[in-house]
Amino acid sequence: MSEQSKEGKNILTIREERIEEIENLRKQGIDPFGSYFPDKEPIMEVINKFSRIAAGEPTVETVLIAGRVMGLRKHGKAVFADLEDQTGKIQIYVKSNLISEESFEIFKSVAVGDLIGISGSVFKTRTDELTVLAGKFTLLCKSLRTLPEKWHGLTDTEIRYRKRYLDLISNPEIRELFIERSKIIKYIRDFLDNKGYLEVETPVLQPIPGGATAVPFVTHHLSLHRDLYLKIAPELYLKRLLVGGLEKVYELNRNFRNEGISTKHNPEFTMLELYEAYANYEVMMEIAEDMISSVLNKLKGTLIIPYQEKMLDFTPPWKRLSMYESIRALIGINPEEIKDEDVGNLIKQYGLELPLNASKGEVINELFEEKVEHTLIQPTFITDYPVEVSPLSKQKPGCPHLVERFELFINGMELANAFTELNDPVEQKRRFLEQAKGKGEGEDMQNFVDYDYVEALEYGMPPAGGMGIGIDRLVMLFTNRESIREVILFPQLKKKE
RNA sequence: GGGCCGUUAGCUCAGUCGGUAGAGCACCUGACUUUUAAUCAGGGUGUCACAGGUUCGAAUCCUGUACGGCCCA
Repeated sequence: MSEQSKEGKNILTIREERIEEIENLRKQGIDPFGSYFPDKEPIMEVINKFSRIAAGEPTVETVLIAGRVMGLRKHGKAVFADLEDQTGKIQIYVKSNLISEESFEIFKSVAVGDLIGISGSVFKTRTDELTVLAGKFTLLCKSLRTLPEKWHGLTDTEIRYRKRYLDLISNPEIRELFIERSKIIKYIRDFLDNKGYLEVETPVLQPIPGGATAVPFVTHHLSLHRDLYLKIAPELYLKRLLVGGLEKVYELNRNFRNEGISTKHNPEFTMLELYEAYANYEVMMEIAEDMISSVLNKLKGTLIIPYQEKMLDFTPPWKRLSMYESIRALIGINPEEIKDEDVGNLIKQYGLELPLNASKGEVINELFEEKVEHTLIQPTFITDYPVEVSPLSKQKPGCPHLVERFELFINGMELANAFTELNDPVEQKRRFLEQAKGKGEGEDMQNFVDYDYVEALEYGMPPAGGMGIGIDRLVMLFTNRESIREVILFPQLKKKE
């Protein structure tokens, strides 16, 4: 084969060469793909245990480690390699006179990317690097493909997302990021569990997609002969549980919205929703502040973190501002003074994307979203929303056009949405019908009115506070990432080819 | 949906004026028993994203498409 190579003919690709090599190993009775390899120690533990040994003589004690070969430095009858597992990386040293000759011959075929197991003693090299001196090695998996380059790593964003496993192998900080994501979710669960909340699961397949204004994914159930919709929000089911007497519930799960994809939107995203009977939106504000700051503190040991060019300060209490105040302060318009006949002019003047017959509340909300939202960098609660844009919230006593609701904004991005839950079934039904009418599509939207939910309310739902928090966005903030795709292991991408 | 930018070897990237494709890493062969981006000698493995067009000749110029990135809606 080498003869042919020299002539530049029948040259094998790396992959073909490796397949041949694997066959050769099999012929020698060696399993190139290993098997059960119990009792391995995490490399980080080995490092911690032996980091202080003196240079020179190897330890009497031996260690057993396994992982992926990330570097190879061959020196004839000896080989240095870097072995990496999930916890860390350590150098190994294989000397031909310390293992059997045939074993060393096999080791010489090990390539970067292969998975191997090593047992041996530990020593420090001349340059003071902690090294495992191989006494025995086991082939656990031959790799057919070459890993991304060791120095520059993998930087092509598209390949990073499509082949996340390569991203995880070659970019340690990405591995760390997803470990942090997992911790964030765990800490949130711990927080709520400690407060006596019950974690529950509600249907992903729903006959009526409710609890949010969003386009649902449609799917079809064959034996039920009907279309079903993927959950856009768990809200209406969780509140049925309040009716049922479960007083503190939460769901931490995936929602699906059939809308545009952007750096802040993935079609499936992770959302926390929690509900507490006999509470209200002010209680939810306390929980948001307490939960988010304590999770951050547990994760990073600080409440002030860098985000892009800025510093974000999560030290409670966070700023609280009513929506009206924020508009007054930033645009100089007093929302109290807007009259119904001003609506058309405001829409034109500010170029709002609303029909000219929009309601006053919708205009105020749109003004806020267009002009104020992006200026809210430090954690800020915006309170008291117009009732027209809040179909599931309870009105403020004495202010029927406003509801007891807040949204939390950080870095100009909506992070949480919470309100005192509307538990008046008659008013709830009226708002559903109002909303269905507003959508214009008439019939279709009528079918999305959840009468079953209204019926549940008719049995009596305790007054309650409820809140939703976008987990992906929280992870973006905590891990200093600008795109939601960076914090989702397998983000949605278009089909290639 | 619109605008701009990108797509060349497994990875990271060069590629001049349009003249027929290159480097480093990886990989293969050989040397080498404390190296660490090991070193030394030799070897280039490619549908230049895809499809058309212009041209004697296209990675390069033009048009369209796909995918990705950024910005806007």
